[in-house]
Amino acid sequence: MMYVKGVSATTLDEIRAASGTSKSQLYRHYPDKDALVRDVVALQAVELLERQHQLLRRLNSLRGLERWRDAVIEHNALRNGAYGCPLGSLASELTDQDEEARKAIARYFDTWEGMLSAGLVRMKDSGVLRADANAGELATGLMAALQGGYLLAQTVRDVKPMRIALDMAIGHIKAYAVPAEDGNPPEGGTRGH
Amino acid sequence: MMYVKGVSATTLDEIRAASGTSKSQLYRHYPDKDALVRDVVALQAVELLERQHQLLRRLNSLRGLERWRDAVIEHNALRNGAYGCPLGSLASELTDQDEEARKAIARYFDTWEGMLSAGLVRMKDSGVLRADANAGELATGLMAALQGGYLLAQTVRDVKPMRIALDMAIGHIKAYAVPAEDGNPPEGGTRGH
DNA sequence: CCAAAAAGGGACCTTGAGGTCCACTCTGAA
DNA sequence: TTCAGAGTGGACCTCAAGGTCCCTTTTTGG
Repeated sequence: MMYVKGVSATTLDEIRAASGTSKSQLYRHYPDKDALVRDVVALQAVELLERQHQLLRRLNSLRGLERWRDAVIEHNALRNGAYGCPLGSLASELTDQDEEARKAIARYFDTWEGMLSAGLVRMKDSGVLRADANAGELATGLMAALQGGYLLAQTVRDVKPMRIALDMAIGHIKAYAVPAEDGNPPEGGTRGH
Repeated sequence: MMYVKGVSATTLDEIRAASGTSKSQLYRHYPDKDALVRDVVALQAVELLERQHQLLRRLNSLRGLERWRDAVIEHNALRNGAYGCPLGSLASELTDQDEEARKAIARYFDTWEGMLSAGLVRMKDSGVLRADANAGELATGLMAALQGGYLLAQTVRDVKPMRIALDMAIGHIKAYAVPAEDGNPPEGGTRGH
């Protein structure tokens, strides 16, 4: 509900009704609404990161990156882009409101970006990407394109800008691709292993 | 105040105090808070688009694009990325809250993107970019990178991700640059003028 | 089986935010 | 000079949202 309607627009009474519990239960577990919100963010983040981990765990090819893009876009297309990113929309509402929440969200973004970065590193190791490709920066660019795409898609109620943004980011990564050789790419680096 | 603290966190009493007027004045001009909010969005957007227009009006080179990037980044660096984009942060709070506001913001984004796109078209016309460059899509990519960069910078309280994102988008545009010839590039299209 | 403690329900309180209203002031035309 | 009407200030109202409290039910352990 907080993701869909916004945090401040979601009342404790609605939460109580939706969860089928009572006020005393809420306050047994959380000192106040802010604490509950932080836990909601944590839960949302864990679910998101878990899903992303499934998608990115074995990422080590450009095809895999495109499959990831398709999965993310398809997921967002279901709602015509409404609500935006499960983490990003909460981020933008909370960052200038609750410093503790901001730091937590920054960490979640960091681990998410780390998954992308790890995949890109594997692509470097297996010779798909050139050695001079900066995996960290490419991952940041990918994340920014994703988040920007989410926001634009959300306002236009159409996934198209998100697709364009992700294609741009992936195209940028492809610029670091090692040109295709005959046969298989080299099996890892032979030196410095 | 709405941009800094969020719309729902800004009360009419604070607005009244800050503007040095009274409640009756607010309600003389606006039927309710929502209407006032929409006008705030319009004002914010007009100011932003005016500034952007100054920066983008004569854009017709890659150097110009980089100057635009530097200006935007420098402006955001002043606050260490806090508050995000003047339009984007309002967008993400209002889009799933007020359909009328959402449509308005979508239009503002569209005109903004149009300014970028127009600059890219000029770059195509003057031979800086190849004819097969899709100005509209490149502009969308640029906007997404910008907005995503704003969001990431906002959560990390550091402009760095924004810089990386914009560099990525500009790098993507440079991929459509016509390789430098000796002397000046062709002066506009000779046909279809 | 019983008492103590934990879990639970929901009425109630308090605060503050949006919104209303009315008495007063200022301006301008007859 | 006066009176109509717009402009203005700010007290006040209403209601809903966060937060408290107390009584009841369930669980646990001796």
